Amino acid sequence: KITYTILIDGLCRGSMVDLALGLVVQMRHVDCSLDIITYNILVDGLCKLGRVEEALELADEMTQVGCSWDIITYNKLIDGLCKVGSLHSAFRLIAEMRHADCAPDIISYTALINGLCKEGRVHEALGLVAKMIQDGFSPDIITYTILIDCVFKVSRMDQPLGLADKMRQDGCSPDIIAYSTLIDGLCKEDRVDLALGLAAEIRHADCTPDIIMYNSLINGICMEERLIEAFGLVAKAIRDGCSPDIITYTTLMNGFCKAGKVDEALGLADKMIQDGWFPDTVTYSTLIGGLCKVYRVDLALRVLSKMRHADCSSNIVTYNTLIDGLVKVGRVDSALKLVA
RNA sequence: GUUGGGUGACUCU
Repeated sequence: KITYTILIDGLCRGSMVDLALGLVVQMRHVDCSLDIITYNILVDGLCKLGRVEEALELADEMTQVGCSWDIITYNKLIDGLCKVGSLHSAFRLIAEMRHADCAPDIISYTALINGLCKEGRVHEALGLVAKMIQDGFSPDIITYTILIDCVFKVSRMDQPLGLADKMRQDGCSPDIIAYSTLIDGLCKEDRVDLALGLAAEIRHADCTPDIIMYNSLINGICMEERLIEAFGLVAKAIRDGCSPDIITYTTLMNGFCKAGKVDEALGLADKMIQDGWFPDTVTYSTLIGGLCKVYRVDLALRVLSKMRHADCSSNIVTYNTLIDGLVKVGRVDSALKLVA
């Protein structure tokens, strides 16, 4: 049973939930019943893919077979519901927990606080933090990071730096995620140099920089069109043991595109492929946008078909970008063809 | 053996 569970967990982590569900069928054939851990893993896997309805069905099945939900089941469903925007149902589950003798813990609260924050409902989020404290749970580094991220995204002021100080006073020393959140927020407020200063500080704070932190800095510096410095940061990241990833490449391409230097962006796309990366939907859309920006819509259309040949799916943004570009050069007919 | 936080593309801001 544990072997199956470990396999199922591995499949779920690799977003292969359907294969995992196949294993469940197999388990049933060999008369191996699912236990709560297996159920929780499957619920988690489904939620991660946004398939919350199916997760809820599975959770119902649990109840039917006499396997009652534990706090992990509840927390996972609460988080999953929040992530698809069903905060109402998530709050209902919290209420249900109290009746089911399974009191919400810091993870339950934090999942909801995150949900509220992601919808921009800062005041309600802060209210829930207060409630959580009343309930005996002090905000931890994760709670603080969520709030810092949220306050940056909503108000774009100095408040997040104050929150960071408060976090330290509370005995939470910032980790790499907290630092990156601050760094990203500062970059998006056009305070890249302050962000760079903070990044220099993390070595003294016992944190190991990662590629996400560098990607934020690279994006910030690209948005200021400091492209040479952006490459300096890539070199620095590599020296720090952080390998550039698909987001690093796309961020740099976007920097070139925004600066109207789409040929350099296309060159980077080639380099990226040479380095063994597959451009994804965002990468292709970035290039299409860059081409449209300089009115090279025919090449943009060719990138779209290239994307299809590479088995890379397009999405609404890809189309919006192209349609916008086509309309701007007066090719409304081609734009309409895309819609049809 | 299972649960909460940070990075890239369009439009608006």
